[in-house]
Amino acid sequence: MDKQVSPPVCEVECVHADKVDALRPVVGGLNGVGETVANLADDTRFKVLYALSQSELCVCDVAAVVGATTAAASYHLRLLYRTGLADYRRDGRLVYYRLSEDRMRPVLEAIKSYVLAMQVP
Amino acid sequence: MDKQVSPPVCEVECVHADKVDALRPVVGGLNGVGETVANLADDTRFKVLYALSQSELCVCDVAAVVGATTAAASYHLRLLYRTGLADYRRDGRLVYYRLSEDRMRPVLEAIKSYVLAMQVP
DNA sequence: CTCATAGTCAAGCGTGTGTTTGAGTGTACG
DNA sequence: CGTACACTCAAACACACGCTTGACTATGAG
Repeated sequence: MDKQVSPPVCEVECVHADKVDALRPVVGGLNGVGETVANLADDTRFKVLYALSQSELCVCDVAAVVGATTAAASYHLRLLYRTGLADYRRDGRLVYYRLSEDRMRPVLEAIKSYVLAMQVP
Repeated sequence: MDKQVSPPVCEVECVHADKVDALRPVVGGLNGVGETVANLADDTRFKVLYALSQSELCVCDVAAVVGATTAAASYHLRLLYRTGLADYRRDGRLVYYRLSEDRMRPVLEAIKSYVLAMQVP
């Protein structure tokens, strides 16, 4: 996802050194944010995770909620599990997934609010 | 970004019809969320937009803040402009970009808080 | 005018990604 | 046992993305 390890950096603070110096440490603390956000940067996967944030669900239910095949749902659920955002438990033939990182909830809600707000005007 | 227009859907609400029926309309309102989130799903671009949310900046400053070439910064700024998240004005030789969608601020802050929170433990 | 600077654009490159398909695993039930 | 079901996995495909490079535009200075 992040292509360059050490990109060629413009060493000179070009025009507004004060603003640049103030922002650089703040922005520098955001390393890895792209990878985090990428976990949500797909219609199906965001819907899956949002559904999990509302209720524990088995794979088949997830597929039905988001409108995908079970294979596609399973793919996204496994990916969310590997990235630590979801957890699962087996109960008989069914596998139940749930949101494992509560700190993700405010992010999901903020994005949902934004998307819904943008649909009206 | 969204590959399938009408994926083969499991028409049967598999196991927990009540939960599925409750979630489906909510999740259905999230169409397009992937495209929105994808605008932030890259280290450089998120940093660029976050920097813009803090201050109006020229391209060169943005490049210095995020540690990229001006071409790369310009690429991301143009993309953010085309997707309606940033606006710009020309002042002599400099082009100043700024966040154009204030409703994006809570999203940026939520993501930033999440990333910073995840760095500690 | 000439030159330098700030920024943009387009082509090309590696590389990553979501979905389908079909095979395979694990569990329950008769 | 065998069948049915829920789920997972791996390969393949088609596509999209971020960055670089080098050429180009636009503005300002000498």
